[in-house]
Amino acid sequence: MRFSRAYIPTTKESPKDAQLPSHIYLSRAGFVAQVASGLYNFLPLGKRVLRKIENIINEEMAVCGALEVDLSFVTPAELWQESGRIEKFGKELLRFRDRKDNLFVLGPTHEEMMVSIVRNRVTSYKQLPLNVYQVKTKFRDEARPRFGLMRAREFVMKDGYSFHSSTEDLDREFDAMEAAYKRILERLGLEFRIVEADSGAIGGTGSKELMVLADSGEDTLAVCDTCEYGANVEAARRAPRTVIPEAPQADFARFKTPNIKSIEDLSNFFHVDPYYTLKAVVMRAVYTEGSEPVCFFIRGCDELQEVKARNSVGANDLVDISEAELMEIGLVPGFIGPLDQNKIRFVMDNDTRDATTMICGANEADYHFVGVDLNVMKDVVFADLVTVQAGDGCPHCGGKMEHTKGIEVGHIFKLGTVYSAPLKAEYLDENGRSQPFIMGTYGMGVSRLVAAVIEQHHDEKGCIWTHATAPYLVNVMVSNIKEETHMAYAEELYTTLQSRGIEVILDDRKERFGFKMSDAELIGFPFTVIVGKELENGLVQIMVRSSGEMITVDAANVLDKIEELRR
RNA sequence: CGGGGCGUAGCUCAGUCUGGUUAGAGUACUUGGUUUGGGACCAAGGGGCCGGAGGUUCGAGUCCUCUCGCCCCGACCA
Repeated sequence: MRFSRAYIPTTKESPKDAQLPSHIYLSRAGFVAQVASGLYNFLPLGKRVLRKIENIINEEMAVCGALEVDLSFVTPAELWQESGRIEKFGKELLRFRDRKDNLFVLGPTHEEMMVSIVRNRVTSYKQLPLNVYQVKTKFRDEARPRFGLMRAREFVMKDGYSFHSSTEDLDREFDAMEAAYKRILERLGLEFRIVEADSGAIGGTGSKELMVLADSGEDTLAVCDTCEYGANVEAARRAPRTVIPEAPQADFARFKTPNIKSIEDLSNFFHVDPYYTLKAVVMRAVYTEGSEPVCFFIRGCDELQEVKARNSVGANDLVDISEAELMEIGLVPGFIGPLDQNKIRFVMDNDTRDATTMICGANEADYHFVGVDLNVMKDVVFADLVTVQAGDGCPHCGGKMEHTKGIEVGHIFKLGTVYSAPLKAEYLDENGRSQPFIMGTYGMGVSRLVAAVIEQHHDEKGCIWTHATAPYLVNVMVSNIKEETHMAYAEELYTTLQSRGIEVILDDRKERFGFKMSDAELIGFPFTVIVGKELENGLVQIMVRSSGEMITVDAANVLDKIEELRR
């Protein structure tokens, strides 16, 4: 491609709406342009990157024997009513009616459609397993789209679905998909972690997220500094404590603690490590029908993890509760404890099991109990409720956990029969009995990956594309196109590179050196060959975008050098 | 959906508080000239329903009401 004939509208200034590096540079460098909130046009460069990622996905899916399909973007609402997700998705499902007044939705994901193309067609265990996928536009009418391509309403996603006749076979496929996804991200040149995730309301037995590591990531991850273990902080586990603070000496007693409400005050008041205090967090648990206040007890040194807390009571949501509501129930904020009270449903964190010499609220203003042995309580519900913190022990290897930020670019799930059962997607097993498909689902955010590459690879000058994602690997830049020998050399190099199958753009624009260099850096081609005044000495330079290095090479050896650098 | 902010040239913004000829700058664009290794310089141009509707006023980019759009924080995000 000749730059003079390309459409690459770069700008010196960033759009005022852009905040994230990926949004700023992808806009400034002319890869994408915003249309409306959460809607983007992909310009020629952006489209090239998108297709490159798509191609790599297709290649790796082919290796796994997954079959590509293309399902209708507009889907009949009946399918969604059948699965019950039309209510669940709520306003995120964009609905509309056709001329005959039939209700349709724009597909936000395609479980229903995919099940519908398989059911009644795949009818025997002999036809299983089956793995079908598509790379397709999705639409979710997000309440608040943001961060450019990272959370757009319309986006491109690879969504795959596998169908099995046994959980063992699902496990095999799940592992194969995990390996394939890993290869895809490696080929894209991204630094990532595969982490355990919360399965959420959708259930299922296994769920892993693929996280591209970047400071701007929306998800917080707890990862081990030694082994491979990592998890979304919503689902992260930790090893039992090995370092236990010295226990306070106290017999059981009711102790006056005037206006001592916070864990910090309590810890200071008694000169006791917060480990030996009991923190009470009361929230209103909202269920499909009705709601109730629930109290979660955790050690004072820990933090409540809301997703875990929500799962522990099977609630759809947890919302804050006011002090007034607490008083109504008969609880005194700041002095809530688990002993001698049946005013509220409560759940205790696993780490409080068998806890002794604890300090907890006495359910009376200005009083706490000290020297509490929690074993005195009967029929207590325990669950994992706490947030894994930096420095906690890894549950697998004893390494230290640390926090990092990640961009979720993939999510793989063992669905089981969550969809196949209600949608009556069944096959006949060896015994001639009807069974629902055992399913897995594998998603990957293709347009989000475009942004993720830049979030992880940019500097103050612009984009730094990895070799596999670059719109063109090499930019041949002619410093001054009026120099005929320079142009002639560049033209020849351009042709040669093309014939070698290297994607190349020739910057033949009638612009000055500095202008073109800035563009090259902003757009982020991995290599820019600078054809300029050094050519008189038989030399050209190669600017390596990732390092900023300027390599002077013999004009006759550019090809070899490029081949060497790209490896 | 709650809270906050912003809509003026393709883009980034001034002007709005305190109403008053023909609405500005930078950049981008067109033409000519000079330049040519880090976003050049000179000159001449084109480009605006001041987001939209209604109102107040002799007069509205500016004040009032309504509305639409976009961004940020939060809620939300199978």
